[in-house]
Amino acid sequence: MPRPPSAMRRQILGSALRLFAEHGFKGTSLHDIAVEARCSKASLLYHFAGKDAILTELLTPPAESLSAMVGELSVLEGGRAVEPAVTGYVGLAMRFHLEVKIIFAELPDMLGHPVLAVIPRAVDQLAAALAGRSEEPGARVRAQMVIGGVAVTVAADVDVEPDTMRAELVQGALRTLGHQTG
Amino acid sequence: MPRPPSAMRRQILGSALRLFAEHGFKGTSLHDIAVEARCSKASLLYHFAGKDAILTELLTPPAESLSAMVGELSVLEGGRAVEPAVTGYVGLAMRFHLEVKIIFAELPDMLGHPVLAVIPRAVDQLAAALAGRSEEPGARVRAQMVIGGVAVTVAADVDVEPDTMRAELVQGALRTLGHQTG
DNA sequence: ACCGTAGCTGACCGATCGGTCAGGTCTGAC
DNA sequence: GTCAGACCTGACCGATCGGTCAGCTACGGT
Repeated sequence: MPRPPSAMRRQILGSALRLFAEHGFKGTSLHDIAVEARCSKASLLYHFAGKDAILTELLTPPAESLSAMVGELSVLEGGRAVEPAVTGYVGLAMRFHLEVKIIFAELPDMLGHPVLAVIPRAVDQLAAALAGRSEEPGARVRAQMVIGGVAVTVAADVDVEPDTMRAELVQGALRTLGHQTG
Repeated sequence: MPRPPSAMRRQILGSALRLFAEHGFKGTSLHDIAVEARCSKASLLYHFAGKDAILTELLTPPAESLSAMVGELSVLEGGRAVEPAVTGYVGLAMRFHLEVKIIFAELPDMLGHPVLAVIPRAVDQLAAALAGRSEEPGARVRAQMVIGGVAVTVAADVDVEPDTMRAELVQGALRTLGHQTG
């Protein structure tokens, strides 16, 4: 649906991503974005149907990547899905760390947006994979701990080398789950 | 500083806590709180100096509890602080789970409030205790994972018995940290 | 009976929000 | 030269925000 990208359009998206991640969606006004992107507020609304449309376009790539990943996970049987789920989720979270920050800060009531509505369902499926498809309460709690722990750690500005961060996140998550590395 | 409590005052605080946790601070208007508390918007501002004052009064108890806890932790030497830090943090997070939700969703830029400004510093000290006072990057990442994982799990509405939840959070956190239970 | 005051309210205010609109500017095709 | 359309803007709009204010009611002390 998006038009062929222009320079201004890309600049608006970049400014909005930074501001949404720093101050939240509701905490960022169209005026703020316009100032950061060095254009007028009216120009924003020439390129995008509205504030929601900007958010939707920003969160569509991570949402689709997440959905695709849980799709691949779904063909794996119980325990075999745990390690790919961990490495896949850590990778996505690091790649889209600013988007993760937006999602975890503002998701509570911004369902209703069609694109964002799929995120909670995908996260549920991810949690199921992390729990090794177990319904046991402890497994579900541990899976939730991994999802939250990775997201918060990636969103925080911890001053650590990306490679170190990724390795520690994966190992920490596997230990949290009590998963024996084969 | 607060006046002697009245029934209306307590009802306003309860309504605000629920609404802030569900829709966020910026996502909740004084009108919303007034409707939920069955009073007028002007009555809110008779009991409280402003919207910020309501938030401050809600978050003061958890902030003070957290500061007190990290104070007690500070007298313990390195490794001995880890287990008390975990059990203490899990206990606080479960007791103030709605406040935790508010803090993690809206803290980014609401520093400036004097009461809230102490929270990030206390969290940093908590992270240091969880990391066993180690400066090693991996230890810091793991500590951050525990802080985020516990907070997000407690804030999510996972349908699990509180006792199970607490035990799993403590065990999961200790496993994440790679801490050998003695 | 009188009064002070705590509790509460409807009406109103300026600021800011997201969004609209008519019109200006620039550029490439013909 | 001129026309079409993409790009951009200042001015403006209604709605909603947090907050103010004058005044009403109810009640305990004297």
